[in-house]
Amino acid sequence: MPTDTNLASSGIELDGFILTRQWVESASGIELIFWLATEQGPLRLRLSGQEAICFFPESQQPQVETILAKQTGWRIASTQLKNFDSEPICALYLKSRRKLFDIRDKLNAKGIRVAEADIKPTDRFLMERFITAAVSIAGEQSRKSGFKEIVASKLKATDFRPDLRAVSIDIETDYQASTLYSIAIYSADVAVVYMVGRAVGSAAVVDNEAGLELHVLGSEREVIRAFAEKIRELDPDVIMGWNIVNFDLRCLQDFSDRLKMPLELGRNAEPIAWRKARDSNDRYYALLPGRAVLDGIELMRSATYQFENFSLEHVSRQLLDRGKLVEDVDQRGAEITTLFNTDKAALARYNLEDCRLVWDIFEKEKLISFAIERSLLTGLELDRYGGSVAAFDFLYLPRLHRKGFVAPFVDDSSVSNVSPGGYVMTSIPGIHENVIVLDFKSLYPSIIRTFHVDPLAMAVAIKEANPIEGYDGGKFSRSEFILPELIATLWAARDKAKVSRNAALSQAIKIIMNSFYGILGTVGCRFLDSRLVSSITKRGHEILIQSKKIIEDAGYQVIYGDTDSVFVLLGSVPSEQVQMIGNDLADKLNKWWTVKLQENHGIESFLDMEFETHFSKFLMPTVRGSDAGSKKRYAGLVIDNGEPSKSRILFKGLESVRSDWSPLAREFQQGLYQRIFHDQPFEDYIKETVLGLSEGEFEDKLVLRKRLRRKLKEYVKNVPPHVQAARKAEEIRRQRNLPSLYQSGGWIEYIMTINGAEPRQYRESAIDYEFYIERQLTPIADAILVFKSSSMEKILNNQIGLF
DNA sequence: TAGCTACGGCTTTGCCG
DNA sequence: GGCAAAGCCGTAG
Repeated sequence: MPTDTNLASSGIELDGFILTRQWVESASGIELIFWLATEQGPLRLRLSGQEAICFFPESQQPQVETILAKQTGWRIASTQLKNFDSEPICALYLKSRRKLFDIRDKLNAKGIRVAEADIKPTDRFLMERFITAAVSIAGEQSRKSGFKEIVASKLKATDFRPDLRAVSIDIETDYQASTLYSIAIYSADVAVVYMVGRAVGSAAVVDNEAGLELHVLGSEREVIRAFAEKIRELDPDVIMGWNIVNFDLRCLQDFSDRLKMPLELGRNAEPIAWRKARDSNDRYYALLPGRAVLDGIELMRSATYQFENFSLEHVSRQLLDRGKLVEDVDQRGAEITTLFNTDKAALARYNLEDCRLVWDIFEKEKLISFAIERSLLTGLELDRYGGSVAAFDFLYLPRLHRKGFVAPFVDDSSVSNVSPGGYVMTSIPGIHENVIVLDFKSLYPSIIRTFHVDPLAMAVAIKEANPIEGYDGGKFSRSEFILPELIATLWAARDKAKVSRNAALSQAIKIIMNSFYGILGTVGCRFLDSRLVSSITKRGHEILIQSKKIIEDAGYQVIYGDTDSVFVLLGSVPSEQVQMIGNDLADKLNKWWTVKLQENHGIESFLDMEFETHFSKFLMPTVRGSDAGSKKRYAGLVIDNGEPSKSRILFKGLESVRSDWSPLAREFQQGLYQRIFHDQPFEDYIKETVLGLSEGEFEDKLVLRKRLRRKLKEYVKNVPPHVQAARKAEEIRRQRNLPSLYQSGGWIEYIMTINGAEPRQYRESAIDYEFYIERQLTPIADAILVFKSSSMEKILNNQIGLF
């Protein structure tokens, strides 16, 4: 049984792995409760009497003492550290984390230059400090847990990976979520469904075919109790689901509250701690002490998966090639109610299958491994999806401290000069033959590494004679830096992960490396400085523009480029030569930069250009209604490994890849490009599509889908079509006494009718075919037909002539 | 429970006595 | 009715 652990005797080190973390503040100080997964099993650490911390210049100690005299519960210790101006620094300890911010502001207002005051210690970083401190407290029975432990301790690299026990859960409710039907639990060796119904005693019905155990119990209360008992029995480290926090767990909490019964799903039978999301009134975070709650949607989003939508039906179709066990996914609310009333066994199978889909998605994509690797890299909890800034602090601050410095505090009042983003070239429109794409691999991380773009390097460079020049006045030390080293380490680790086929680790590293640039440009980051950001992005501009020039000097035309890529037009060369030319160009550029950076800056180049893609045919459209080439929109026929038979068309930015265009328009674009790229006739295809459309052949392909990014009532300045449709839908639902669906964001599906946009489910008017021809098909056709000396108008006029 | 900017396209809205 | 600006969304990188 897991129990509170006496740190001094446990000998625990950081091989523990954070599952959950809780802050509790009391008069005696801050209490931190960690649940760890360790080699010995789950472990609860209760660290009491902890202190919050901030720093100020040693020279101002008397003033600080005067200012704080009326406060209680503070203490000052000397440190070996200095701030970025190289002043010696004192540490100020406080018993309240909340008060920390008040005191910071107070000191700041009196001209005390506070540093790192708003430290939001990231968890592993914090654990490292507090565990060390707590051990020493326990050992010495003293409060002298000063700052030196941080300096003395080390970040431990660890190979320990906990073998986490996971279950997948899912609930079924009636349409308005006011009655519970059933709860399913699934894992490698468990498949149980608890369902409300006329009790058939305590015995389970075993459905061998579906491989599940169904318990029909007399009331919601009994179902919830049985479920909670099962969770305690299985004692999982991870509970996974699909929108599990804001649907399943919240429903269960609501049901339990209404039934006036506890919902104790945490370890040690602890209840769920709920916290409101900052940005929205009806989104919550759930903390189950001792168990990580992993939501498949959030986890996949954070791992940069992209789907048109994140419904379980859609994602499982994409990844597993199977979907939910109901006939019509759109009408599943009604169908589930029918099943509940007439066929409990079928509902149980459906309920369990949802769990199984989630489980299988996690398995196939190795999502738990990803979460573990990310958590070890970022120091954040397993079920924390964002938190890039916190992750950056975790990686950066201990290294900074070890070099003898403390960081500034987050100062969002200072307005930073804006820095530009990536450089996007003007393009040369047309249908081109043999275009190759050369890409700088991880351009921004490689710039940081090459040019020492780093807060510390910038701070110490001021006193150096020959720093590396950046942009907007940024100069960087050649000898003292953190971020470039960190990237080198991560880069090597990623290469190793790739070799050992650890995709989860490789992906986690890639995400964190790529986040560094963005973090340095946000007010939430204590190191925000336009000199840092500009030294990355403006260097990127220089590199891209210069690379274009080199390629042109080698006799090739560059027709486009975006941030880290150049598109080179080869024209009619024999296809067997393309590979060679591409590799040679990439090689040439890498060598050029190696020499140039050594000459101009005396630095080693870590830029790495790669020949990535060969398009045998390539379309660069014009901006609509203009002759200028477009940006961020193109399509090309990809040649995989010099093998044209496996060709496929890649669309970027065009209507085909935009979820807010009708399926008809998107398929039409693909069909048309396919024909044109393969030099096949296309006029009949266009005519047939238009004809079929006006004859009502494609009714199911005319749905437009768009997100309501704000609350419905917040659309004041403008009422675009999708909002009109949503308002109509709400009105109809209100009349029919149905709960509202679109008040606080979400997706709306609508169809353009002769009376404007109408919601798909409640369409009353006739479809406006003219809209679909003129606003959906025509723009798509004309964008490519212009290069074939044709147009939609010409083709359709011919058709009219034919009739 | 704080990563970034650049860009295109469609629609509505405001202005024009 | 015609035009330009602003609002909004989704996307590339």
